[in-house]
Amino acid sequence: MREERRGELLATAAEVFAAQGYNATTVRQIADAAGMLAGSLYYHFASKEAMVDEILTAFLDELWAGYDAVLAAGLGPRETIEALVTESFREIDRHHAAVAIYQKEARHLADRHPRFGYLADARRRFARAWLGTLERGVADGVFRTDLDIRLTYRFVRDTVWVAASWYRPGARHSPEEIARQYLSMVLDGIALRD
Amino acid sequence: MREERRGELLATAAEVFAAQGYNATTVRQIADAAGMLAGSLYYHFASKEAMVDEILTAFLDELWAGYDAVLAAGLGPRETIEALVTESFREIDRHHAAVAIYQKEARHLADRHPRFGYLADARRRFARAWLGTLERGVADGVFRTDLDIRLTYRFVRDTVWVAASWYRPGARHSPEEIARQYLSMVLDGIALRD
Amino acid sequence: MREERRGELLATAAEVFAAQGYNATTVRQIADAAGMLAGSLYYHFASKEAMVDEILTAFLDELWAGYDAVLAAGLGPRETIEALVTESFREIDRHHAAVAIYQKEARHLADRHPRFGYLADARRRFARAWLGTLERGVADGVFRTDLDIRLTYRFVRDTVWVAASWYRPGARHSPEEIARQYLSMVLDGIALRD
Amino acid sequence: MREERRGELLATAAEVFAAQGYNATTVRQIADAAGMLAGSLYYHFASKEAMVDEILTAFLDELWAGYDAVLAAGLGPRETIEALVTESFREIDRHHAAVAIYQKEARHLADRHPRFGYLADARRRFARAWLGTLERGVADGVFRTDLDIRLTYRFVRDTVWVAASWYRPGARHSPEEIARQYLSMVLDGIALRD
DNA sequence: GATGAATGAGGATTCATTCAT
DNA sequence: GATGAATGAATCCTCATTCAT
Repeated sequence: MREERRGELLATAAEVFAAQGYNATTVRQIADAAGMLAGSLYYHFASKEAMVDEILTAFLDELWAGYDAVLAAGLGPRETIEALVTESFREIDRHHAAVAIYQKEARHLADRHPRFGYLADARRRFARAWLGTLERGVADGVFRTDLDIRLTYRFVRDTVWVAASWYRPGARHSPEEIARQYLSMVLDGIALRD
Repeated sequence: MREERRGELLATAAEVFAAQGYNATTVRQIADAAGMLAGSLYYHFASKEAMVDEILTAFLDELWAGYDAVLAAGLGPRETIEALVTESFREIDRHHAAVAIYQKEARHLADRHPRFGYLADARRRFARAWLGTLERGVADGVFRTDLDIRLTYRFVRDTVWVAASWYRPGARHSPEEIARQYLSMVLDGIALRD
Repeated sequence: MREERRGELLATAAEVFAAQGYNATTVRQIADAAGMLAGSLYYHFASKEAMVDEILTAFLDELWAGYDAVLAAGLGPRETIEALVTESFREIDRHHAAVAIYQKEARHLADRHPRFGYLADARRRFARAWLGTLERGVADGVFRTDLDIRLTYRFVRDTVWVAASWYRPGARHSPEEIARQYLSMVLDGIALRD
Repeated sequence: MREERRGELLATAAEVFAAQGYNATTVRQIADAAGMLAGSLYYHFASKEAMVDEILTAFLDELWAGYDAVLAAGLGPRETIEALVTESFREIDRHHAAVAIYQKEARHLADRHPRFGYLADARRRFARAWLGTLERGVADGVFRTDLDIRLTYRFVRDTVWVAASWYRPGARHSPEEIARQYLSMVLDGIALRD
């Protein structure tokens, strides 16, 4: 069916984009990886840009579905952070190529074409979700009060998402296990308590 | 003097590379930013590749000078980590463009041309410095023993370097202050102790 | 019936060719206008070229049938010109798309492929019909003698055919009425004064 | 000098566009005719579109300079028509390629890109200049009253401009001589008989 | 008769690089 | 040291055409 083929092609394209970077990837490389000629891709997609667009949109849609479920669950701040981190690692597991692309190219794409305006929106929505939870946690006395909250936000956010650059699905640890260890480090630190 | 001009041009180039990505930056954009024509750059540099090369080499040379001094100082594991992190934020402050380029392009460049083999070396040398210290700390009972050490390494490493993507010199916090807060989070976590 | 479908498709194609130009028209645009997919057209026609070919051939065949009848009628030069002009406007009315295509593309197509040699033939045959009649009129003292006859020929010819570029069937004036007015302008100019 | 080279290249491009049509002309053909490689043209011009744009703009600017001088001269309707026609043939003589391009491509270009909006403007301005003069002539009793004035307008306009499709500079007749004969044909047709 | 998917030959455009002046 | 002009390879994309189903 049409949709299946598109999906396969997008998965292939995402892999190549993630490995080489969007700009450095040629349409021909994608086509080679898909076993067709470069021109043939244009039967399925309007442009190279349309391909990343679809890849990123699909990923963000799924991500927000997960995040929204967490945020709507009425958990405490610490539990919310735990759930968001776990959900994030699950997304990295399922969409690792899309996540890597998002990490490397989002800024560049966003200020290159209005079509990618939703990437800037996503950035803002992220900030609201994480920052809001952190602030709530500080107010509730669950998180430390002596830290710059924006620094903390960036620390937590980047720490999680950067993992997409080295994580490969099927690796030693499951996403849940990685999430558990990351959370342990972020929440309690790596220094041994006395 | 000849050397000064080169230095200015490299600083300009680094800024543009960092802002737009190496591939997406055209030689003409660099020339524009430097107030000359594209062809004129070739009086100073052999190629676009030679420019990134010099930028990254200069940065890494300085970085290793700092790291080596720390590693040779005979500090304990925790103090070594603290010193490496502080040194890293100082480099981000002084060479933020070069650091950003290194973060975004190192893998890609290393794959692409043997000339950039030293980037892969640097990666390995990093791993040795950080991982070694962490292992020493675990052995000494300074760091937790219940964590996957490679995960911890990546966590600490990424946590620091990713900052280059948003850090701008002259910002609210000094590099030392940022280092202090990061270390506090990494070592002790963000959760409030009871 | 097979022939009817072909005819409809050709009419559609002619409309699109006339509106956008032969080169600028894609097979897909024709197919869209006909409510089918691009590939499906190839069941009916061998190629895009074959389509224009058939469109132009059909038009020219009909045109020559009309012209030949006029030329065989043994009219005087003035009456022959009147009849040719009237016949021409009738063709513009019935085949306005084909006429527009002929006007815009004939030279280009004739240069490009021997298959369109008949377009150059048509040009020569036109010249013979009109020029011959004009020369006869000059000799008979019906038309002015002080004009360059080739210039006159082009004037009359262009004057008529260029109308295809703006004429739309079903407009205010019937083709006969337009012919009458055009003839009035043209003839009272080139006709010898008393 | 820079401007001279551009001018030469534009003249070359205009010739090729006129001969083959804008769409059917490849950038390589222009480059071949100019004795350079296709890519080299882009040092001088931003795009193929920019080339036609400049060609048409230069032509129209000159044309309107001539027309405006005529229209401002305060001549009677008949003399105005004579002057406009003569001016037009002079433009055809000097810019025959640009005129041919304008004739064949104006409509197509105008509704393809807003950049060519000035072509539609030109069309309207033409209509005002010619139609206005004709109406004045009808009112003054200089031109016939029994003709559809819009038909007359198209007749005069097309009759003149279509000449660009066959006129080659340096031909048997000077532009002034052609204008004289055309006017003789046209005027003695539409002028009121005594 | 028609569809969906692909082919493959261009075509416009970009850009690092060269080099005479 | 810098400029202007050009090169040529690579890139994205278009489109007529084919063909199995």
